[in-house]
Amino acid sequence: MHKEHTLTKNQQIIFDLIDKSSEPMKAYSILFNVQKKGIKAPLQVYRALDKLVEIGKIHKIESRNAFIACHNSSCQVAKATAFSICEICEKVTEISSAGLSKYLANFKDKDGMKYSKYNLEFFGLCKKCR
Amino acid sequence: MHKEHTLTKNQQIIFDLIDKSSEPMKAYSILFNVQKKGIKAPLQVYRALDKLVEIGKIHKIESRNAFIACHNSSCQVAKATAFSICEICEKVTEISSAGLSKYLANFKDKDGMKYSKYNLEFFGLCKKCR
DNA sequence: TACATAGTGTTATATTATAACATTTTAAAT
DNA sequence: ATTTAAAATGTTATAATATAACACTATGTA
Ligand SMILES: [Zn+2]
Ligand SMILES: [Zn+2]
Ligand SMILES: [Zn+2]
Ligand SMILES: [Zn+2]
Repeated sequence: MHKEHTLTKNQQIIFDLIDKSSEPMKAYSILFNVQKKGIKAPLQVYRALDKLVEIGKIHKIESRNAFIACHNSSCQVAKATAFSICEICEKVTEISSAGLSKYLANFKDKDGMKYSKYNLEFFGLCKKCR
Repeated sequence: MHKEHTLTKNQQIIFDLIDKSSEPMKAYSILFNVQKKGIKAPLQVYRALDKLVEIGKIHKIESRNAFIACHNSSCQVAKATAFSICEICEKVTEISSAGLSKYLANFKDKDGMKYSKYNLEFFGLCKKCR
């Protein structure tokens, strides 16, 4: 469950844009889209993105340098994320699987070490592209 | 098991450097280190990196934009990778766990879709940093 | 030899992200 | 209400990461 945060103006503008988007958005594409709302510089975008990631409202797709809104209420605030990525159309979907998150949260490496924070990206072809 | 490839001169120089390194290396750090061997431009580095990733000799740590040599002989040529990353000292270790790779290779999403290719990055504190 | 494929060298440029600093807003705490 | 600390903003400049385009060379193979 997401802790409720009151977003600031810039954060809200940028979150709304990402949330409405059907696909992950890149920082400079976000910048282009919010310039008419007065956000003019990359740093303004990156600062809002950093905060939104920190509080779990969005996630960064590391292999794509892009950002997607979280629609997974069981997401532990940006700490444990999993996505499927279509290698043809680049559609990205957040995976919400209790089994998967439980398996990964309980996974121990050779030294018996557990990791509560992880990011998993699966690659394949989506339904349409198969 | 890695298919054997004969590396070209640039590929070999860059692989040797990454392989000797105790930590993931970034592209421009690689460039700096191989300039005395005649590799002068970013593109020469990126082309070698692309190929080395493709054939599974190295992996890219996506969250760090850095490259590490593969020391996991069961790695299916760059397709299925898992790492632990220390958030303090940035030590990165490739995870070699039959159980984990089996679980992930067999994971099915809501649509019953399987993904043979994935990248997983665990974050936490290494032994030293705890 | 002819041909296709992969690799190289080079210059220029695109894309992604942060440093530094001054100022303003916000939300407590007194 | 005033003080104060933390967070956010605005701005300019720059750093770091990655690719486009083009001419050329090496390699394998039919
Ligand atoms: Zn989420
Ligand atoms: Zn697709
Ligand atoms: Zn490997
Ligand atoms: Zn460490």
